[in-house]
Amino acid sequence: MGTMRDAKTPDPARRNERSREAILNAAVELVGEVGYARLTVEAIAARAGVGKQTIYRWWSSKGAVVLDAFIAWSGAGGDTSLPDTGDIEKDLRAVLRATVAELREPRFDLPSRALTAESQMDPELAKQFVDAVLRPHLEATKERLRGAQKAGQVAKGIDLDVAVELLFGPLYHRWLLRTAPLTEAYADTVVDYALRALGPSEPAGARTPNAPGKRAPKGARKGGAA
Amino acid sequence: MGTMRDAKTPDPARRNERSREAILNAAVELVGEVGYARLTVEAIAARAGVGKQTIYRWWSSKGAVVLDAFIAWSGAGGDTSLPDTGDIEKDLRAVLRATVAELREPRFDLPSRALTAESQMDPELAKQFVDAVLRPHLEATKERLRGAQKAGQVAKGIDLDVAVELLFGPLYHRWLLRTAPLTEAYADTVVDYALRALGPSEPAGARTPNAPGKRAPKGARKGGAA
Amino acid sequence: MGTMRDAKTPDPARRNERSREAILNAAVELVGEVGYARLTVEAIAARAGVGKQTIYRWWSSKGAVVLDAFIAWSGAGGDTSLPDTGDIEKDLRAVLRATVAELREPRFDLPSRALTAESQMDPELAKQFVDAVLRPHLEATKERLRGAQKAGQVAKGIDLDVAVELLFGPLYHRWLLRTAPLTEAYADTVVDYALRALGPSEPAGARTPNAPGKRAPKGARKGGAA
Amino acid sequence: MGTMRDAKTPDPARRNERSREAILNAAVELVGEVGYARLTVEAIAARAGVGKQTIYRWWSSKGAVVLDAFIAWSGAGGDTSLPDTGDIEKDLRAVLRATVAELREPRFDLPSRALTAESQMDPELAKQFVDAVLRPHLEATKERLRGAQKAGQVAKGIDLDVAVELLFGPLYHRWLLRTAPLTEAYADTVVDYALRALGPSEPAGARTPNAPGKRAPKGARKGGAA
DNA sequence: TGGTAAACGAGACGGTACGTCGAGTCTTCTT
DNA sequence: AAGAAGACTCGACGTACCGTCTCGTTTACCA
Repeated sequence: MGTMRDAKTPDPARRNERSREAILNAAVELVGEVGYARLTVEAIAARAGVGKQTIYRWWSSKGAVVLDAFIAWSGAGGDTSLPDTGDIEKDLRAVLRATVAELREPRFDLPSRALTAESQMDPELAKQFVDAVLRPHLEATKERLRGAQKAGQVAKGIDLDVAVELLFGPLYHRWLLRTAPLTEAYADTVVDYALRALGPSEPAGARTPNAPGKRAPKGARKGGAA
Repeated sequence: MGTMRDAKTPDPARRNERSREAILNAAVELVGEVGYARLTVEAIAARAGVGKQTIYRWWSSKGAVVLDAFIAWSGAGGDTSLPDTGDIEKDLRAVLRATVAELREPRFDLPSRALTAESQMDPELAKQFVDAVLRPHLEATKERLRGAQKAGQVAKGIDLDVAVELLFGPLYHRWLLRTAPLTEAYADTVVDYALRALGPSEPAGARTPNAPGKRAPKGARKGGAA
Repeated sequence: MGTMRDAKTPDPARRNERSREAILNAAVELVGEVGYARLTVEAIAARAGVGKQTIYRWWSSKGAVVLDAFIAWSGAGGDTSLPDTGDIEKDLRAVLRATVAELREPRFDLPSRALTAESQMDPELAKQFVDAVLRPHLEATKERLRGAQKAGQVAKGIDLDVAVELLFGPLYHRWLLRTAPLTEAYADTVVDYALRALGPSEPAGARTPNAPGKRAPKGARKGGAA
Repeated sequence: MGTMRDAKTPDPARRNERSREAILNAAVELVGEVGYARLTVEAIAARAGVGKQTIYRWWSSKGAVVLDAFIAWSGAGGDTSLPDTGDIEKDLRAVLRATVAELREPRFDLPSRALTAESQMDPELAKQFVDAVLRPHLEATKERLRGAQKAGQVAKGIDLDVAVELLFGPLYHRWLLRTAPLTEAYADTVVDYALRALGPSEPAGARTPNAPGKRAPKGARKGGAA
């Protein structure tokens, strides 16, 4: 009766913060050392100097620990909003370049791949992963695009969810499948192409592909899609 | 010296074709029944009426078996070239719609996800998976785009690798991350947006988004990005 | 330094007594059912309702389990000392007859043979087997012989270790090699012959072999060495 | 009908003698190198440059191969009869000392132990082993004892089978159980004690144990039963 | 401020699957 | 027809981790 909790649910108030941190640190370290597949709960517990039960008490699976560890380590939850310089192309380039930079960083790349992979087999983890890690970035980009739409830099009828996917989809595809290297120039090219699709109609002659101009800087043209 | 093989390598000529087929069939069935994560080599062997060693003799891992099974089952190796009706939009819609249809088919969806996931942890498997399953489709699309480029339907300077990613990247992103449902209308929208990016410049007034016309049929407009 | 144990050694205090007993019982049962050669650790674990690891944690081999099971079952560790009626021949007959009786009992015979055989291949097991099972009996017999020596029933200079072997060696030989059946009469004969070797010198005419008397009762004379 | 052999029985006439020898040699070598327990049919076949089937065609088990190999190697089948110098003690000492020497020779000790052990689990092998290897020696000894009996060196009523066991049993016991080292002095002691049991009665005073004389030489007295 | 209940470290437990080994059988090709 | 070679099915091996379950031992609240 009353506020009696389920007997099995642990009391977060009594949780040992020290253990929590040790577990998360151990998880991050071990993913880096042996990869996700060879990572074991037992090894995390041993490295953290913690009983296995303490892990199972607070997390439901190896994936959940790694997700938390990744979130804690990557400082997720901070401000994900894009800069708004008034120039949508410039701002998108900044965000796609930053994304490429992250994906090239092993500390980021490895757990991200692992979590993406694990998400294919664990819908609950997938939801948490997308909501905690990816959605904020996608939403921030969408928000910036909405601003551009109001400013007339993006056509009115555009579906902004698809617009976001037009930007991140190609990166994601190339990253996961390793079909070609991820470079900043590639990020620029994707922004360039995407904005052609999203932008409003233009005066005749203004949209000649490859015409010199800020939309198609040399770097993007040349090495863009190596 | 000469053609001497490693003493440990089994001789493919003496391979039992019956066992090979039974293993592949068992693998396909079991992935469908219990999913990839709960799939075990032991279960495959049991179902196939085969010794475990026979699996380990010819495949290096569970993933390798599933890949082979998937290739055999999906009839990969067939003709992957796109139709060429002369209308690039129509042809791309056909291929993206077909892709969406496949991804919605559990028999295709499940092993594809599993192999994509497993590829993140096994570079060798990744290579084989991409080369055997994905590359042919991407290359075929690229080839069709090259034709369109010659026909003036796609701008001259476009990087066709990026173009292909502009088409498949969004689908792939949505499929793997399950951020929104994959529909035919979505496929149409992606084709529509992508072609705006890839197409040659047009006379003023001709490129108003959402203007009625084959590029933006009602279906695509409405449900495109649910 | 000090009492620190090897990190890998399990803590006997935390051992599950129930599991230990179940394993030992299963081992005894199974040796009886399928014999030692066809006995498997897996079967013991299954029969005992126990994980294989629990067996490997506490025993080093199949042989070690069977030895423990045999010791537990045969109630080894009890009092092995011989009766001392003052008549050495009577006492030795009792013990050799009892030995023959045991060796004819399948529950005793089978594991004994198995452990003897296994001991030939595993010196550590051999040591434990001899110390735990055989030595007590040999020592007890030796002790009784020492008493007889003091009482003048056994000659002074006799090496009692050899004396013991003179008694048990023939039984053991016949038992292991199955060259002839093991009978009580045989046991009596062996005692008779051995005591002739061990006894003090006697008055002339007193030691005619086959002379009627307690040393050579009819039974022993006739079927003794069939 | 008629003389048609069972289809499965191979024709000894067509047997490849070269292979037979190679197998036997390989078996002897390998028992010496890795011991019987770790000896495998596969290894024998590989070492002999022979197909496994060729082994299974002609022998029923690993033990059977080793038995044949041992017989061939030890030159069994030769003359096993004892010398007859007229002095039974001298002759028995020679044979027991020779036995001790053999048992101390690893080439003899290892396969003998293995075959004895294996015999506990394989009655068919046991029979062959005893008949081919042991029986001849035991019979030869028995024969010599029969001679001694006729010569009055052994009492009339003695059961010669038991007599033989009185001689070899102690050696066998000590050898298999490794309760004490096997030495020549020990062999002498056993002969000494056994002959006291077997010999005819003697004039009073003649049989004082430890009395100086050929029956109890210093060596035997001292180290006999270390 | 001492009692008590929770979380904790440790690690044994019943299990499942691993990847390997060898047994004995079954081709297939060679001598 | 027997043999060399070796792939096959089968069963067990001993190991690694899983997730659960005791064990004492802190630790933090509250009586």
